[in-house]
Amino acid sequence: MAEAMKGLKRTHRCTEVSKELCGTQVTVMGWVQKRRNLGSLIFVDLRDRSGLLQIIFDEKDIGAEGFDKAGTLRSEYVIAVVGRVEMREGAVNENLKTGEIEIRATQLRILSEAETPPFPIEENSQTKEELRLKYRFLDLRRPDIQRNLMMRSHVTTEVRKFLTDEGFLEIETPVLIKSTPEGARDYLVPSRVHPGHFYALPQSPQLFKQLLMCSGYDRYFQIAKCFRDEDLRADRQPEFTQIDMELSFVDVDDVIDVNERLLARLFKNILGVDIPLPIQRMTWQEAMDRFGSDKPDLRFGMELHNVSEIVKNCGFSVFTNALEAGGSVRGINAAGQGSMPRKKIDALVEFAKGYGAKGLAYLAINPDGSYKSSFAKFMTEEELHALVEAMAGQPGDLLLFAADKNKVVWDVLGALRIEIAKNLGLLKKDDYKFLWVTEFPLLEWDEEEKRYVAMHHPFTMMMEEDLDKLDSDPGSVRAKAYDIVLNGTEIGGGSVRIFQSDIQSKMFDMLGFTKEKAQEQFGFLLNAFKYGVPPHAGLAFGLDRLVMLMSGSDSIREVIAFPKVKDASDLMTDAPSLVDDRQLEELSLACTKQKNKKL
RNA sequence: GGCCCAGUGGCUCAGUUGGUUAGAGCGUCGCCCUGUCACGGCGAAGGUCGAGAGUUCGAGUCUCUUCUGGGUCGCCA
Repeated sequence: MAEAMKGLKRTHRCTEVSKELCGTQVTVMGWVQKRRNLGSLIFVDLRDRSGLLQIIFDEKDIGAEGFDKAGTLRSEYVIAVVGRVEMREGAVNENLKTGEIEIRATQLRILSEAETPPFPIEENSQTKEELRLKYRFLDLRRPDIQRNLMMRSHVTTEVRKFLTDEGFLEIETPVLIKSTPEGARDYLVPSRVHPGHFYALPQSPQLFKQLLMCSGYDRYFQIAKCFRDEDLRADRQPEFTQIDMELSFVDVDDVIDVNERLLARLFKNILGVDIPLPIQRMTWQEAMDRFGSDKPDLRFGMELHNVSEIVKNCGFSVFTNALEAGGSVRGINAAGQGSMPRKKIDALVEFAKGYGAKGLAYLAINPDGSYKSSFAKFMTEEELHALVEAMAGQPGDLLLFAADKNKVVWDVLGALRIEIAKNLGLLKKDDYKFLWVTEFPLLEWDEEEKRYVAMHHPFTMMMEEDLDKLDSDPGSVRAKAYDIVLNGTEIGGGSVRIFQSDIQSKMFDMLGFTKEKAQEQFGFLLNAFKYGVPPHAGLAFGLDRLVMLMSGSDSIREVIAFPKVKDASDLMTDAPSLVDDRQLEELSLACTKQKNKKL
């Protein structure tokens, strides 16, 4: 029977009780983690978000009635205990922060009974995620998730302190906004008052923060919920949180400076890790050439080598055909992996095919210096030697080559290098390697739509020195865009924005917007630009990804209280769900009711 | 939309070339136990093997379909 808390006030969280309090009376409240009943002595581990504390129930102290009550305690009961803090008579538990002490109970109240939970409430849960997410309210009791969410709170607190100190203002922007079909799919919200009209949920506060700059707010930030109706991944949820900011009268270096100091502060104050500043920078071109990725993992080497020149006249048609088609031949050296069994190499070939490669050429250098290769018979000894030399191949190494269009070669080798490093255990979670990737291409050719699309977004400023190439060679124009990368994960990105109306119009032009369409979709921004706009730039961090990496989690679901699963549904609430016909009617939506997905 | 992995008591798993009544550990329940902390001892309950169809004398095991969850490619301005 549940009892009231009346008259009792919690004096400490479990691990706030220390041996300095010995002899004093405390009142603690929490969940029963574990009960050990020895007959006429009962031990209970009491849990709250601070940790565990042992309670001892002895009839001498608590009386017969209280002792009987203690005998009914089960896991996850919520109890209040009044008792004396004592040093333990028995052995010290070195695994507990409170392992030297215990509470000798003089009063017990059962505030709530509990059914046996469907899975153990414990650290490093082995339970299937499906079940954990269905009972997320229980999963959230587990210490590792609690630590993650506490760290997340700590991060946002530090962010607010730091940015406030730096003169930023926290300003909220709307969640019901105008849909802009460029980019990711919008979540749409029907309007009751305007039949057939829809709001969109923001993919980011982009336009509003630019308008705030127009309005003179100078330095803005927001811990902003963002929504994208795209497929999920381990590091992607349909709703996620950005640390979003925008600054006026700044250029690339100013944004980078304040943000790397922010990162250094977060890692110092929260993890005790020193990040040497300034953080390394690399252009997009260099990142692609050296790592085959615009978010290189710098915790290990295995860089790409372009061997197109070496093999351009060789007899291996796979190589030469790729070059004639305008592509390249590049390789990575998996040092020391020359004895990799054929089966594993085949697995790597299959892996490469998943990234669009038609195949993967390999050359293993035997310890005696001889070669074992998938393409040796197509090349002369001299050609092979030259290739190995270009790859800095040593006896015992494994060389892997991809030949295709540049994009495919980069994708394949970039992914392969991570895969091999993963297999070799080269990726240490507490090794933090930051990198700024700069000078992204402004535009990207979209094969399907047969037009250029913005790589970042249509408000990104191009580098001044490339302005004249905008007409002649749009694909080569570099943007004043930058990403911050940590251990191969993009944790943030931003750009200097266009603030001149003529350049913005030109940009819309490039992207295939008619004047009317640009006006219809972004008229308010173009309009604002007419009335005096400061040069401005900004950046947004993915808070979930940042905390995921800081906490050593494998998925952002581990740092989000109530995440969604792969098909964007919520296993606990069963959202999304069907709604009443009446609701649909009110919204002027047709009732195309489908069979309930759960039936 | 494609590819890959997993699904067996509450939880985590084992289950041989298809072959009697599907096992284990933990948990749960009952009794005993004064220094436990992975408490211990004795005993007990608990299973449509994700679902459906097929092959077979016989299916947890083989085939097909499907559901659920995970990873990934496409997608994510």
